[in-house]
Amino acid sequence: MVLRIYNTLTGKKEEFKPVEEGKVKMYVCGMTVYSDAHIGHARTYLAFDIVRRYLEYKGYKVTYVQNITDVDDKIIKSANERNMDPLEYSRYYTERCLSDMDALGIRRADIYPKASEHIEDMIKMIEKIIENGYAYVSGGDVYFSVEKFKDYGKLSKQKIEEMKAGARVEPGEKKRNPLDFALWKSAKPGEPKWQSPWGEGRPGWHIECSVMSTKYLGVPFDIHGGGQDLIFPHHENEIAQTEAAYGDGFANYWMHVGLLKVKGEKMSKSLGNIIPIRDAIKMYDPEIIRFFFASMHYRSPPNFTEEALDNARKSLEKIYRVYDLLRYYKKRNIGDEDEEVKEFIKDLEKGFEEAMDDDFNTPMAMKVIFEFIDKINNKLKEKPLGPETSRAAQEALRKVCNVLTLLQDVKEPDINPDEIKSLLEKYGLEVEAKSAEEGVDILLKRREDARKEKDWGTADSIRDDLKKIGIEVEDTKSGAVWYIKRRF
RNA sequence: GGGCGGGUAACAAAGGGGCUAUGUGGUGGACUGCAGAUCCACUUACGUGGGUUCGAAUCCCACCCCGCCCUCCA
Repeated sequence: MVLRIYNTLTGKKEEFKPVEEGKVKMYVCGMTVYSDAHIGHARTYLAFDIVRRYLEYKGYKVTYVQNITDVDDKIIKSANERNMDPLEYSRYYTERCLSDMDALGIRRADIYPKASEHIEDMIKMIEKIIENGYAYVSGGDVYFSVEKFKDYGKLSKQKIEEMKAGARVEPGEKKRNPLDFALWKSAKPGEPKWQSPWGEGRPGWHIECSVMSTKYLGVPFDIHGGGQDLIFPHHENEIAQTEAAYGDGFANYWMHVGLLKVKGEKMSKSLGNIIPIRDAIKMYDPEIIRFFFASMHYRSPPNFTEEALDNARKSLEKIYRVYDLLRYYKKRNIGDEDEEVKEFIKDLEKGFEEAMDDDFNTPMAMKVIFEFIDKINNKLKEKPLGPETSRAAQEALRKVCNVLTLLQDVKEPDINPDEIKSLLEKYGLEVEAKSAEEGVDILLKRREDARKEKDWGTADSIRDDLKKIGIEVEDTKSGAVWYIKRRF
């Protein structure tokens, strides 16, 4: 099956053809590290984590590069306010931001190049752009001459003439044209600076991505992504610079993620509604947050609300229940193998791939997953499933959920053996249980006996006691089954 | 003002000329000793007005709203 990706450059879904067969090279604009990572960052990087996982699912060898902007006005300002060295300051936040992403369960990119470590490469590229006639030196600064680049505006679908109206020249800038942007800025006191052919200074923002993407991925590479807010001017400028240096063809597919809203509003400093990842994961389990993002199409702007996250939790519990019940049947050999479930699994995989092949349609993929769960539940309503069938169904469910960053590293949930032991004692069961699991089975057997004798008091008490320690008991046609309820 | 993307049931959210989206909630039913869970059914879907068509939520035109970008942003 063919993967189709919506390309911002053409405004269409296009068949994906990698530059190099079997390999995908992707670059996503990373964070400016001057404060903690927030859930807006999480939304974007989770979306690309899913993109990367699905490409791997399809068998591609993916190289994923995400830059770290550690030379920047905001960093310098924040660092100076705290009397810190800007580079030291950004190193601190780099670590913090990356570990926040780890905590959220977003996989790390393969390479995290830092702007500060690629100044030489940037100088070389700027020289090349000047050589090719697209940039000029002006009093220690270097500017890109937008008018020289005829394709300027092709990504954001804007015309140069119309952009001019709104553009302004800041006082102190030495631009020839208001739309021109800085490739190199001369040093001001108190700023980090590097030696260049144009004097001491530091690079402009856009040049780092042109340099680091092409350095690690070559020209052209496959996917270039970021938040929708980066389309203009950042990505537009990247295209201008890179094509000015290397000619046509930079990145083949441009993907942009819809920006997160909080309670219906744009998340911004001025509104004071920025939610750092650190705070978010105190309120919600990381997997709930991941489910929330995965259940939305990547190009849509999700609305982060309590209700939406609550909803995500309930839906996720539904998935886990089936997953854990299948685990129960897998280990017990009390049911029959079932041919029809094999069909369900095929439908799941087929439906999932069709959904994801259509521009990573994760909500559609969710639908397919819930249909599978429905079918399994219907099956389980009729009869227990055999170990092999259960294993296959569980594995299939895990595999597709993994692509959506769900059910990753699912640990077999633990039960406290001491708690089980004291329950066994409570109900006068002298048997030595080999394991906590066996202990629960013995307790349920005791409950079955009580039910046969219509001793509802004991039966319900056992069920309640088990629930207190997180074990859900479900009565089915063929007896009681149990699973450990995941806590989110 | 220019550009881009939207308006889908109680809420969230896909789809996109004829075919149940799905999830959550609500109502009713099934199952159960009971509860939960689960299953089934229902819960006045497609912003407004025109047009094209045998047929429009889907295509076209106009209009009304909403969001984002045009300054730093993931």
